[in-house]
Formats: sequence, C-alpha cells, structure tokens
Amino acid sequence: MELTKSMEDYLESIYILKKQKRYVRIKDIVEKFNIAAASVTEAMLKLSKKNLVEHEKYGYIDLTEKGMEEARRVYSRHKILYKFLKNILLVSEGNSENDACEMEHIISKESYEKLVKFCDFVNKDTDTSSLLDKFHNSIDSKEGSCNDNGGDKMKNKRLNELKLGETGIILKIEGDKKLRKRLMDMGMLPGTDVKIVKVAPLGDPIEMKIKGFHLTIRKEDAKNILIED
Amino acid sequence: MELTKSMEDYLESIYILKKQKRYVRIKDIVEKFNIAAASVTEAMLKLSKKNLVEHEKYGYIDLTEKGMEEARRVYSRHKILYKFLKNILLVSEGNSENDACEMEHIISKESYEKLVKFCDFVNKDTDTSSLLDKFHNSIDSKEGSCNDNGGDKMKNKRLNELKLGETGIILKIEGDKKLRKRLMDMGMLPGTDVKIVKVAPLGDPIEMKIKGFHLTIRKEDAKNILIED
DNA sequence: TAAACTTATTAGGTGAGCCAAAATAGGAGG
DNA sequence: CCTCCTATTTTGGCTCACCTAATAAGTTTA
Ligand SMILES: [Mn+2]
Ligand SMILES: [Mn+2]
Ligand SMILES: [Mn+2]
Ligand SMILES: [Mn+2]
Repeated sequence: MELTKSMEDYLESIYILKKQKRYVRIKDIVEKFNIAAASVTEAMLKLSKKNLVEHEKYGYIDLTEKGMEEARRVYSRHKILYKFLKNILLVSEGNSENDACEMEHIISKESYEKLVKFCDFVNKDTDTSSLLDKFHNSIDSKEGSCNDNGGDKMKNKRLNELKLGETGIILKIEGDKKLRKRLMDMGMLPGTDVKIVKVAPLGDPIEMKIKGFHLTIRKEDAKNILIED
Repeated sequence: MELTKSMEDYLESIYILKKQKRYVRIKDIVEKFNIAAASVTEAMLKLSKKNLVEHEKYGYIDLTEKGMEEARRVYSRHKILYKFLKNILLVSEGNSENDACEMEHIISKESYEKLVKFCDFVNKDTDTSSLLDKFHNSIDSKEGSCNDNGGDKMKNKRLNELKLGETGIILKIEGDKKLRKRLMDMGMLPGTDVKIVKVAPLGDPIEMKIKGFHLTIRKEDAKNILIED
C-alpha cells in the first residue's frame, strides 16, 4: 500500500488516542504533534480517500479496519524498538521514544522480526540476565568504540588487507615499541589517510601513498596497522 | 547545522566513493542512487553553498573539511547499525545495509553511543559469544513474539492493570484449565478488544465492554488476562 | 577539426507535507 | 434566536527532493 512516514504517524496516533479518549478529534492530533490544524484536516482527508480513516466534517475521527491494521503494524514496531533501546541498551526514556517512533517507519520486516526474537531471548533465557547486568554495569565505566581489535566478528581491516587502489585511515599501530616508533617516524600516525598504489606479486612489499609521498613497507609490518574502513 | 537525510546520504556516498575512485563525479553518484543527473547537480550546488563540498562546473567533487566530518559522523552510524543487524541479529546483508542507511539519519547520539558499547561488549566478553551462539541457534526454531509473559523487564500489562476508560487487546489467558475455559466462554478470546467501563473502589470487580456487551469479572481473575498494550 | 557521443547544467514542473490567514460551522449562554 | 468563542475547513504559499526535456560542455573518433 505504501504509506508515508507521516501517514503512519497519524494512524498510530489515532490508535493510541482512542485508547484513552474514546473520541478522537482534529484538536487531539494537533496537540499531540504540535502542528497546524490545517495540516491535520488535510491529512485526514487524504487518509479518508485511502480508506484508512473515517471522518465527517467537523466530526470525530475513526480508524477503518484497514487503518487499524496499519496502525497496529506501526505500533508493534514502535513498541519493540522502544523496549530494545530502553531496557536493553538503557537509552533514556525520551530518546528511546523518539528513536523508536522514527525507526518504526523504516525498519524492514526481517529486522523487526529478528529484533522481536532477540528481545524474547534476552527475556526468557536466565543466563542472559546476569550477562545483561554485566553489560549494564559496564556501560558507565567503559570507553566503547567498537573500533579497536575486538573479537572475531566485526574486526577492523589491517593495512595488508587493503586492495590496490583502496584508501583507508590509520586507526592504530600495533606491534612492539621499536616497530611502532619506526612506522610512526615514517608518517604513519593515527588519522592519516593512506592509499595503496602498488602491490608486489605475493602481496609483499606494499607501496602506498601517504601525506602526498610514496612509502613502501613489508607485508609483515603492514599487518600491525589497523585501518578504519 | 541540520542536514536533511538526502544531504547526509550525498555526503556519505562521496566519502565512500572517494575511497575507491579518488575522483568522484556527478555520474558516480547518479549511478549509486539511480537518480536523475539533474537532481545530483542541484544537490551538489546546495551542498557547495553550505560549504560541505567543493565542485566546479563539469569538474570533480570533493568534500571540504566540514563535509568530511559530517560524512564520517553519518558513516560511523551506518557501520555500527549494519554490524549490529548483520552480525548480532543475523539480518540478511541487503536488509542490514538498507536499514542501517535509513536509521543512520535518525538515531540519537545517545542510542548510537549505547549501541557502540553494546557491540563492543558482545565482542570482548567471552561468555557472550556462547550465549550469542545460543541465540543464533534459537533464531530459526523459535516462535518469538516478545509479547508473552517473559522476565521482569518488558512484561505485558494484565487486565487488572488497565485504568478506567482504557482499552486493550486480549493477548493470552493464563490460569488453570477450568478458569481459562470459563473466561473464554464469556467471550474473552485472544485478539478481542476490551475497554474498562467501571472499576469498583478497590479495583474489584472490574466491568468491561467486550464485543459490544458489558462483562464484570473479579480482579483475581483479571490478573490472568494478558493485554497487548 | 568536425561530427558523434558522453556528461553535466538549466529550465520548468510535480507531489508531499507543512504553514498563516481568512472563512465557516457548532455549541453555550444570554 | 442572537452573540461569542472555539474548532474546523478553505485558500494560497512555501520548501524539499525529486523528475523530464532542452541545451551546453567536454571527449572521442574518423
Ligand atoms: Mn513514528
Ligand atoms: Mn511511533
Ligand atoms: Mn542513509
Ligand atoms: Mn549509509
């Protein structure tokens, strides 16, 4: 059917308002969104034409069967996103609410379903709660970048993994002090842009352009240079 | 500065294209977004005026310092969202990519930062990997609704918790067989809408409207009825 | 070097989603 | 039933982000 974000929000708000007010009118939506009444009237007209709401002039607003269905689809996404942000990531009330109400319109069916499963799992599995606690404790203390050399999945590229012509930004130099100093003396400082300009047959040595000049290093050394991809 | 979604996408795409192509031109962006060339020209003009890109007529496109900064801000959100969807939720490549590139524009700073920490935690903590595996295994087999009575956090409301005038949808009836049968014979089936129309002093009994008629039940029984809020 | 092709720009439009101001309808009280 | 006041609708306008068609610049190619 292809509803726009704003149409979805109107439907959702009517759905929520009806839970509390029995009768929903233009004014209620105006107040909820802090929007001009003219805009709401216009929107209701459009939704009526699409058979999603019933609204007679100067009267009450109601969702049709179809409108109710759409509203519920949107609201279920809102809820799960809110719960994930608020209860798992511990995002503040306000940001959880806002982010959820934006993301609800764009999240794919698959992501939505997987997120439902994830929350479900976290809720049911007893082992998880302690781990979640651990995470929640760590949240305040930890630095958190997801950009250093963590586990298996989600690891950053290393310089030797860049292909010919590719560019990257140096993130971190590893290895022993001596090597680190040598590399850094050559100009390889975190934040610097590099571009691979030549690679020998077996990937060794590697020639790159950095700060305007060319530099050649051994593959073994390149492995110590983390690249922000 | 307030960049629109489309401006952010243009900046991000220029940033990404420059990693592979050194020179970015209108045509590259046209191909990337499958959009009319006129639209891209127009967008570059607007971005130039905002001092985010440099672009002389018929020439190459470059990010300014400011543009680079914005592009990186957007792209870092893209990456973390992608990683979360793809590697933690196991969402397909395509949906992870699309969802990430939509959400990157709307996620709050706080949610972004918490998500980074979360991914970081999952990556670093060894206990988590096994648990994550467990989740990944469960993903195919489980039903998953996040809407039944799970743990402490994220629990659903029960009928007795609805306030006067509020409405809800029956999700599930709990309690022993006999009670369940009795309630369901009265019309309380999952999916049914209920609305609280009267509540006695101490919340007992509760009168509700359901399928057009009124029904009164004891608070003790109402506790067994889960409501989708 | 002029025609042919590719790429980019200009000009003129469209629809979504908002707004302010003016016009109207409905309801409450005299 | 007339008068106010509030809620709603109508009207006309605006910005954003697209589009098509016409034109112009740049690049090959014969
Ligand atoms: Mn929303
Ligand atoms: Mn919402
Ligand atoms: Mn994007
Ligand atoms: Mn993106």
